[in-house]
Amino acid sequence: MKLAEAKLQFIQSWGVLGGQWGINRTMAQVHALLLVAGNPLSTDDIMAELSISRGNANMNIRELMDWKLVDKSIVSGDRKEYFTAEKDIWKVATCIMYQRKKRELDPMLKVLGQLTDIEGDKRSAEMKAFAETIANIQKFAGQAEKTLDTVIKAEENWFWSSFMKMFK
Amino acid sequence: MKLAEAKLQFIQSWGVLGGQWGINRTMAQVHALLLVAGNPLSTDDIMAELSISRGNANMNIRELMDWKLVDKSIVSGDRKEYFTAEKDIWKVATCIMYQRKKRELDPMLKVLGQLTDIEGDKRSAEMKAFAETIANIQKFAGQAEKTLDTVIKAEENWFWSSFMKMFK
DNA sequence: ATATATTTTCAGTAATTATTGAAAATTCAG
DNA sequence: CTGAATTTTCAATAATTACTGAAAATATAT
Repeated sequence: MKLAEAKLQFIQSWGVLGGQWGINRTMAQVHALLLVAGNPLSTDDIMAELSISRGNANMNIRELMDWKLVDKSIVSGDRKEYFTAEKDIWKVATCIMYQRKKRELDPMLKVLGQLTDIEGDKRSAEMKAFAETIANIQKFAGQAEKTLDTVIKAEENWFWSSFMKMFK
Repeated sequence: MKLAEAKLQFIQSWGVLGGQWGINRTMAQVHALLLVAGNPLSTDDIMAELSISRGNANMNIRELMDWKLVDKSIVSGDRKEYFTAEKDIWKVATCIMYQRKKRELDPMLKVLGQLTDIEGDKRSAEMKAFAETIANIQKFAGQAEKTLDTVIKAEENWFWSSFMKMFK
């Protein structure tokens, strides 16, 4: 297989996967393109490779930068902006998990926190089902959060750091 | 706060969260509704609570059953079908992770497996960037899969089982 | 068997989300 | 400063995804 063909297939699959996980397909494709690029790419490169408009390219690059998955990269002697992606997939994964937690899970948990004090007979089946489900989710989320923090901080911690090296 | 109001807010938030993670918002709402219901609900109950059509309700209930998140439940003396949701959030989470892996990650990894043999100079920057990224993702996915299997099988294993009880 | 209740399907439509492209804003070299 | 290069914005439009409602299929009681 030719490299160009392989890249295309990778970009395509990464795009599909992104779509399934609630990420704009094009954003995932831009990310994929930068992941497999040997050198920084400009907006024009990205437009050309993915056949997308300037506006679309720009928006998705900005968003990838918000997610800390893509960085600007200066190419001397050129006024254009160039971009690179973080290529350590472990870092990519922890970054995405951390951000999705912050952006999406935390707001949900905040709402749950407001649903704990309900009027009425605490012993009715309806009441119990509700209270138990909410408490359950909160407990689960708390543990998941601890685990995520441990994983994210693993590299700053001598014990986990060495343990994680086996894992990575 | 009244129970009905709290339920509504929960259903709403769960729906938003689902949407952000690539799950049909209505499907997430049906799931939420069943999660906090004190008793099994019929299609008509779900239609009424969420103000959705019969077709929509039916489709989403079927899909939730495909995901093993919802089960039929027989109410004696009634011809209608009734539905309940798995309420142990730990089980819900492992179920979703397992199924998303199977449905979405595995196909991606299958594609990656086909992209390892590329024509051309193995030492070019482009080539190296590509090969390394692919290998990286595969390695990461392999470890993630092992971890997921461990977690899923935890309850069938005496050691993990007792360990997990602290966690749940 | 027939009537009736219930579930499923799916073509048409509505709602949402993504994309374009060109104008406006910004940046930067001379 | 000036003007060309570049980036950003956003209204219009396209593409995708979700929903409805009624007809068809299925199941159940008598």
